[in-house]
Amino acid sequence: MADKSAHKAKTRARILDEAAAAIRSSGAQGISVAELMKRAGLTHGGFYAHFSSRDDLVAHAIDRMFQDSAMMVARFLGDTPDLGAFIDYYLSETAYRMVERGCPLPGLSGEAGRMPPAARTRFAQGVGGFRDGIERALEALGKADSATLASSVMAELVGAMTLARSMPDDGAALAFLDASRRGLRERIGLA
Amino acid sequence: MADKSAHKAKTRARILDEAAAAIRSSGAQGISVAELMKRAGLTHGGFYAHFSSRDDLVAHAIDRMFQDSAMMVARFLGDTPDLGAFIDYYLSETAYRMVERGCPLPGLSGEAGRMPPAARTRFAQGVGGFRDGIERALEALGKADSATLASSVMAELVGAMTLARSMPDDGAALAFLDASRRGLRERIGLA
DNA sequence: TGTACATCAGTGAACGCGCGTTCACTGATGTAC
DNA sequence: TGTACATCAGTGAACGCGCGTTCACTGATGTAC
Repeated sequence: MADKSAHKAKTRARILDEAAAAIRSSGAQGISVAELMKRAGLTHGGFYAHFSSRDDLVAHAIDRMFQDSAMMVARFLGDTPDLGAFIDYYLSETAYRMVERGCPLPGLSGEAGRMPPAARTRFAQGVGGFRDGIERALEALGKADSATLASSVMAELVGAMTLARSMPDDGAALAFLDASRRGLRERIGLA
Repeated sequence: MADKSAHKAKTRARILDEAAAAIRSSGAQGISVAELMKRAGLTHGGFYAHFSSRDDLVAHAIDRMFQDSAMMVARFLGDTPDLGAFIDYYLSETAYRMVERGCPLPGLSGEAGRMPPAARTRFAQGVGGFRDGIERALEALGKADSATLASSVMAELVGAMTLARSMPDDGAALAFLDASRRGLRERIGLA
């Protein structure tokens, strides 16, 4: 019994991981139940043993993405925050190419407003956590009005990666990321 | 003959306008040919007298959006550029609410990378035009390295509106926009 | 000017297809005695 | 320990539906004489 339910939980986690990856690269509208189950090595009929509907899956997958995202934020902005390193990493070529496993904000913010309510709420929580991490790092640097500055910094980070990924030319995209990397470091006083 | 083809051109323009509005608020994947034709007051079968395929329509609709966008940019950043007014307008509550007629970048940048090639190319041209407008305004202000700064400013403008529109709470969204408005004005020296 | 014909924008039924979801079933695994 | 039974994760065929696209047709409009 214990083995069986542990097995089921592992399968569910595998489906969620695949969904999180697929949604990050194709959008929440861009994945189908059948395709997703195939990626997880299963047939589509079994899907409803794990989730009550496609919308239910999307909401949980958003959660999953922000768990990964929160770990990334914590790694750079945890107990001894290093905002400069965070900015460099967030806007790096590595992050630019890591669409399937990277931060969900650049790919999904634009369609968040059209997501089912449950997914949208979880999305907002994820955005809040991200912003808070930056705010704490700015406080540690002794910045005045760190709440306002954190929003502004977050807007540029997400906007830069979103626009970079929209560009058909990698060179232009990387130059664009570098412009924001330098702009951010300079205005925070990390240049 | 002349009357007939003028009528056809007007109908095509009406379809494109409806498509541009629908795509801005629902995404390029979020509209159907039948629904769009209904919005334009026609039946779906007539669609193929105007466009060769759905992808063809999307590419032309993207074009249309950026024509509107370029007019907005020109209004603020044309012969006598006023970057402060442009920033205030771009991040205003009016712009926040004007999803169907506003700038296509916040809603569509995230999915631009998944668009059909023709649409993606036109998207990139639109992004370039937007960036150039900001760069010219920064040059007029006598800013050094205006090309880099223009990219950075654009990233924050688009990122701020994208994230604001993702938020379920209007108050939080407007506060977020205001944070970037102030952040941008300050770092350009327009405070 | 009046009539007969040609054009073609738009109609609406039909197509094949993939979608989300349902359901009867299978067969491996855990439990009871 | 061995056997008979219960459970249930996963299978795969089937459903109704909306999609993009096609096509034979209509009827208003422009052209020719």
